[in-house]
Amino acid sequence: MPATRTPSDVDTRTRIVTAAAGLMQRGGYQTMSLKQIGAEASVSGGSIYHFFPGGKEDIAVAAVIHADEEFADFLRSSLATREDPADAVEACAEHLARRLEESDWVDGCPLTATGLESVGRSDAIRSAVAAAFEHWSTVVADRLVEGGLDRSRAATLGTTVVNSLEGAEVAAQMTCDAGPLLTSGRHLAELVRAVS
Amino acid sequence: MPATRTPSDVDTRTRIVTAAAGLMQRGGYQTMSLKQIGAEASVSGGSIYHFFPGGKEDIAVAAVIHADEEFADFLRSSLATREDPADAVEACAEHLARRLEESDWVDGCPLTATGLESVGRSDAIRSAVAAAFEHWSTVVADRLVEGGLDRSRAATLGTTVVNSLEGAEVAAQMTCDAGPLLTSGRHLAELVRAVS
DNA sequence: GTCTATAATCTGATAGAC
DNA sequence: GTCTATCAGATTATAGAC
Repeated sequence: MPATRTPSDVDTRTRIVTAAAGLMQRGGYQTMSLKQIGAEASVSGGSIYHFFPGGKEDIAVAAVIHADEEFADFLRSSLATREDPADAVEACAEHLARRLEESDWVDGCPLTATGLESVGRSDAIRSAVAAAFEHWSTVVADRLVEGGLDRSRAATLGTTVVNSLEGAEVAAQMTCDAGPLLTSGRHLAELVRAVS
Repeated sequence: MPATRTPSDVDTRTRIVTAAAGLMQRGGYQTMSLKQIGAEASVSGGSIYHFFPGGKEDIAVAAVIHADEEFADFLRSSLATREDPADAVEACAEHLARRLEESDWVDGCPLTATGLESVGRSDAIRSAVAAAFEHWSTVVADRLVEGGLDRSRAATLGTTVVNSLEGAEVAAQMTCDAGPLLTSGRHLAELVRAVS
């Protein structure tokens, strides 16, 4: 996703949400300012409050929901590139690594920083992030069941796959190196292949 | 680690650093203000700049280095509670889960949020966080070698263990549930037990 | 719906007395 | 070394014209 502004032919509310999601991806909630959102969405300051009377927190919740659905789509399509479920998980890690490197290591998970910043400050944001993580876990779990795995094994593996890729992506961003993600992908594939 | 202020019988610089590390743990870099640091460390505003002429960024780098060493100690002692390397990794996840729950899900990794916020903004902070992650990975890898694993296998497993626990801890904080950490611990133990 | 103007507050940082 | 006082700028949010 290049750093272009949101096109102006989509409705104002959507432009605000996508701009906020992008800014949260590059630095989290506190780093993002309403001024920046207005600039990237081509919406002047006060207008933002017409769509989001709850202010910045409201925008963040909407942006989290937006990012949730967007990444779920990415997950589904990425997991569909290979037939074998273990290969699919490994391919997913590779796609994540490629996407991250192409953005110069800045476009990681749009939710991690925001979620951590919201702990003890905004239950609305925190629980929206929690819902997204759980959603992604079920997307992976469903794909594993489809690939022949036992449902309960698939459920726990789903959360581990999502959380491990999450952590590995952070490490990749810190070191500007795809290594952690690729290594994680291989290890997760190992786990999916294991019988128990 | 309870939310008490730093005792005043340690030197001023150390009080500033530990206060900053604690604040970064609960909300990251941008959420932390110099005013808060001064209050928690019982140091009035201007004095902070006597020890950290580089300002907030300088303090953050020192706090990252402090948290690096502190968590490395935790890792070493936690990994020493079991003889079998796989059991040691699983115990480590359990200790992490207990510590997190005891803090009401707020005292997670002191570096994740700060690291993500620093991407594209402060190379000094970002590379300090990267060094900490790599340090922790070698601590785990050394313990795995000590437990009989092949050195190259131990090296890659070390990064996966650290990054997976990292991601699982974030998920645990979001859901206020130890589940993700415990599940991750079991899966990582499985990986350590696997031959290849 | 969208805009400009502005209020009220907080921010990081500096200067200078002691 | 530590303090108080203060600067200049940014922040979220609101009011009201169009």
